[in-house]
Amino acid sequence: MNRERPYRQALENIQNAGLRPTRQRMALAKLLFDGNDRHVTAEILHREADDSNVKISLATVYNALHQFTDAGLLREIVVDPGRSYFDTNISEHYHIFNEDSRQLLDIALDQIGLTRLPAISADQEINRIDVIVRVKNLI
Amino acid sequence: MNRERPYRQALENIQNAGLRPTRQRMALAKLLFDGNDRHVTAEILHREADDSNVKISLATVYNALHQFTDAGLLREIVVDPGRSYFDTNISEHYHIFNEDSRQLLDIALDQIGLTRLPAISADQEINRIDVIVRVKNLI
DNA sequence: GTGTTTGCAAAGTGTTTGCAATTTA
DNA sequence: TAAATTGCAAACACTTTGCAAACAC
Repeated sequence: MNRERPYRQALENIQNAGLRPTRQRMALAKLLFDGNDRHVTAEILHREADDSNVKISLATVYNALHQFTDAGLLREIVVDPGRSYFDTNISEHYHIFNEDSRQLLDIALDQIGLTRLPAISADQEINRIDVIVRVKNLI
Repeated sequence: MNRERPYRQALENIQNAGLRPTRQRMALAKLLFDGNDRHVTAEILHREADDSNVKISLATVYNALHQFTDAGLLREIVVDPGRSYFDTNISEHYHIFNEDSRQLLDIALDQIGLTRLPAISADQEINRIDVIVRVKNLI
C-alpha cells in the first residue's frame, strides 16, 4: 500500500469537484474516502477530525459534506428523524439500519431484488429508490 | 353514509389505545381516520384542526401523534430530513415521495415486488422494510 | 377527588446563515 | 489582490419538556 494514496485520492476528489484543496477539506476527504464504504453524520465526522488533531468547525464539516454531496462524491441518506447520514458508496445499493445502535450498513442490490418499478405520472421522473431494512436487536 | 361514523371511529380508536377521548384527541382522530389514507406532519394536522375551528396547541398535536403511533394507529415515515410524516395506512406498503412538492403517497406492495430479504445477523430481527421511491417533477 | 391531559413557554437538537478574518490561487 | 473559504455566534426549523391550570372519570 502506498502511503501517499489517501492524500492523492482526497486531492483528486476535491479538485474534480471544483473545490480548493484546503487543509479542512483535505482532512475530511482523507477520513471519508479511505477506500471503505463509510456512513457518517456531520457530528461523527467532526469528532473524527478532532480525534486526529485537525481543528475544523462543525459549520465547515456541514459545508464540506454538502459540497461533496453536490459533487456526487457522497450520497445523503434519510433514516433518522432529525439527523442526516452521508454515504461514501455512491453506487446503487440499499441499506440496513439498526434502530438501537443507529448504525447504517450497505446491502448489495442482489440481496433484495426489486422486480418492478412503480408507475410514475408523466410529468415526474424517478430520482432514486431508497430501500431501508430497519432492524432491532433481539432481547 | 352515516354521519356518526367519524365520531364512532375516532372514539373507538382512542379508547382502544387506552386514552381518554378528550376534545383535542377526538378532533385529531376525526381528521386522521376519515377512511382515506393520509400522510400528515404535525404542522399540517395542526393547521387542519385550526381550519376546522378546533383550537389545539402544537404540543398536543405532537403528543397525540406519538400516542396514536405507539398504539399502532399510525406509522411514522422518515423521508424528509427534519420533518416527520405520519401515515394512517398501517398495512404493509411502500411510498412515493415527491421531493419538489414534499408530497408522500402510498404504493401497493405489488407495484414494487421485493423478491428477497437480506440476511440478518442472528441477534437482530427485521422490524420493517421501507421502500421510498423518490421522484422529481420534470422541467 | 384523583389521575390524566392540555397549553404555554422554555429548552433541546440538528442544521444553516451572516459576516469579518483568513487562506488560496 | 481578488475570490474562495473558514469559524464563530446567532438564527433556524422542528420537536420535546416542565409544570400549573383544566379536564375526565
